Amino acid sequence: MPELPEVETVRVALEPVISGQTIESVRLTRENLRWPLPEHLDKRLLGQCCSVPKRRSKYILIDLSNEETLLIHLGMSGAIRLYDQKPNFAKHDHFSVEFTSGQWVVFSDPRRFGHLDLFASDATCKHPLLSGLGVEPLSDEFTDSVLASLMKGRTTPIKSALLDQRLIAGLGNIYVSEALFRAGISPRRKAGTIAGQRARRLTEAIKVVLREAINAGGTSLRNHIQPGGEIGYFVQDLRVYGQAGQPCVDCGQGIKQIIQSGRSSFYCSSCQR
DNA sequence: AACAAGACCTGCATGC
DNA sequence: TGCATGCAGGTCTTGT
Repeated sequence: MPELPEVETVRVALEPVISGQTIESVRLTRENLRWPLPEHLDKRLLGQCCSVPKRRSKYILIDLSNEETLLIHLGMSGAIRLYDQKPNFAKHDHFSVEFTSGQWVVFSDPRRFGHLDLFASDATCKHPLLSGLGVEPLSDEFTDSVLASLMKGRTTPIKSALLDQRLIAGLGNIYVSEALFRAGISPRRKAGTIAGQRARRLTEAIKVVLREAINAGGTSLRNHIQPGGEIGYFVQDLRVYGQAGQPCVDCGQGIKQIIQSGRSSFYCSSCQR
């Protein structure tokens, strides 16, 4: 499911529910998701007070009162749902937390590509899943000159480079296609040719697409719903993703679908060069 | 070093 | 209706 806007939507929804709240009970129905879960995860969370949830790339980070940090990654199919009382649990509700307020936070993930981890808070920046991540695309550090220098010399297609989390952290398959369309850049273009005006257009397009998607509550295709049950309305604003064969909104020519690095890319070969 | 492919999983749409 | 196939929002690991 989730790229940066969907994860940010989840973080925002969690904030009022868990910030300053104490964990009353934990329901854990598996010992592993993508990888084995931390030992005694459930017991270690009991009685902990949660701080304001943070986001790094597609990871949600929650600092706890015992100086440990809970990391949540939603993988492809993960979702978080909120309830005002104990819910009826479904098949893939692997991890649920009850707060002393009576509210429940439920993590479900049919494909189990997601992950949970718990580690000392002061080791967060050294965590193997976090330490190699690239620049946050919505931060002030992400500028056109930074983008150009990240791409310089790379022969891989720009589509593949934008998906590389070591370069820019948080983009996924939907928003890469959407940003490249808005920037008028072909997903097949060599990454190393992104500089100057193209870098300016692409940097701006990435920021605009991500911000618009966050404001719309993300994109709902299959699994993603906002934690309160609402869908993400950015699905209505997709201009190329999933639109193969449909007319381009700018020129009317059919949107093309190609496979790059094993993943679908959608683009208009007339508007994107 | 850089890049592509394979692997991990389940669910769903499609076609026979 | 049942079954096989292919595809899906991610990313670590392996192979070229």
